[in-house]
Amino acid sequence: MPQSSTLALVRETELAHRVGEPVMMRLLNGSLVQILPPRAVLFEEGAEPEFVHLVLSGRVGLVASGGTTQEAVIEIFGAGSLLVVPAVILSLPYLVSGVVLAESRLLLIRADLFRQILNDEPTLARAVVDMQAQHWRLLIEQIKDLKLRDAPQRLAQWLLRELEGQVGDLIQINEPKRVVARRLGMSPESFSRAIAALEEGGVIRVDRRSITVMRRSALERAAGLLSA
Amino acid sequence: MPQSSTLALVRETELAHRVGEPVMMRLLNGSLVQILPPRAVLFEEGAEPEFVHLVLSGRVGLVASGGTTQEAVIEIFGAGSLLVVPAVILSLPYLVSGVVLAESRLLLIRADLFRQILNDEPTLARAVVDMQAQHWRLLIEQIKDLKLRDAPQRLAQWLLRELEGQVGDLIQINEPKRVVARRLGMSPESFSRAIAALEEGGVIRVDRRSITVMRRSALERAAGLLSA
DNA sequence: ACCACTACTTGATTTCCGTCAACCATGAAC
DNA sequence: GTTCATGGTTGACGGAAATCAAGTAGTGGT
Repeated sequence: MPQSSTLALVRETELAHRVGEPVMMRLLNGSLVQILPPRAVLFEEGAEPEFVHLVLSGRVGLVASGGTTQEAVIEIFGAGSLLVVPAVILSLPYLVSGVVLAESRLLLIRADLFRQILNDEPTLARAVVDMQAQHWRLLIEQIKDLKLRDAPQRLAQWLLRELEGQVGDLIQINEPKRVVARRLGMSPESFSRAIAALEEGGVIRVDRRSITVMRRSALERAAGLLSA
Repeated sequence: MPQSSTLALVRETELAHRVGEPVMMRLLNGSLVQILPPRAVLFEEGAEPEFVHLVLSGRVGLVASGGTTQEAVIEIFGAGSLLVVPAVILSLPYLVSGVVLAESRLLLIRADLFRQILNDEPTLARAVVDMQAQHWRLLIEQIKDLKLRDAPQRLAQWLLRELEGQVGDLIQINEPKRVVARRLGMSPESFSRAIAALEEGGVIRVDRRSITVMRRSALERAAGLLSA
């Protein structure tokens, strides 16, 4: 059974809220907690799934290593995210690797335990449906970006999405820029140039790892949202 | 209540097998059946979701229309597929449009009805989890393709996947090639050239809408799977 | 038969972006 | 301080693929 500090984090997750205390206790029972530094590998592409991973704090990247090219960053998930559920419930090899980006606390739920509770606790199934639905939409948006927007547009789009659910106009870049670049499907150099172009146009103002959006409408135009 | 010919199709679906007769009856009750020709639009990007769509026969494409560029084909789904569940359960606008590619028979399940049954029939939630998990993996594979393989590699990869769960070495192209091209994230011209290159190399043999894979290992090499 | 229409192919050109390389900035180790 | 490492930017170049533009099949209509 985890420490109380971990329990507090667990209770804050969307999953815990949705399934309720008793089911969450079943999930915790027999699970393990890990605290891992950046670059730690949680699971590896092609391996048989052993755990469902619940991110309690920090950030984890889903990464795919392509033959010739560099690594691709599929998506970045923060606290509350439930990872690799599909691989676990279908008992199929992971399609991606999980890499810690910022020091993270993780709850590892054994695959067979997860499958079992999924089958006999309807609230878990119901919660998973909703959480997977949100992830599905993330991926659809990303495919749309990749298929019909060029690199500068993808950057603008990303900035706008980062602003959503934000208070001001300030965006903090949490990961190394090269990681964000790969998440957006471009090289670090292209990312750098696209940022520079927006700054040049007075659309954003950059300072270290933080970006201030000066003219949101211009950003929307750059994202290809406004036809003009 | 649908006709018996439709009922037969319904009973063959993965969904029906998973949820069982009683729940399927609840889903059918108040739902409607449509038979639509190619180019019919089932639902439109940006609209509020009204139905979950179960494909009984035919094929439906998820399509996104980008500002300047052409349309992007996100994915193509055939009989048995359950579409736009995420939009319905989250009550958020569709991210893509649904377009009939080959004459299709569809079961349209009212959104509120679906949400209600999802909440009080655990077997539906459980079935949806599995079906969404399969779709999730499709999208992940596609993002990997887009981010770390070039156009010819994506074609080779796609041919290999079409072969999976197939008997021989023959692949039928069901949609117009331009649709397949957009699904693979390339222009029809690039698709045509990539096909020609494979035929040139003796890897495949093309006749109208059918492709015979002559040397599967060469195809795997072209897909970038074998390092050599 | 002819025409019109669409799907596809092939070729020429241009654009984008990834790679290579050099350079700059920051920070840690000593 | 000097050095080294890491991450980021900037410039030059090349290659992949989109676009533009003709041309070729098929297909259906009359």
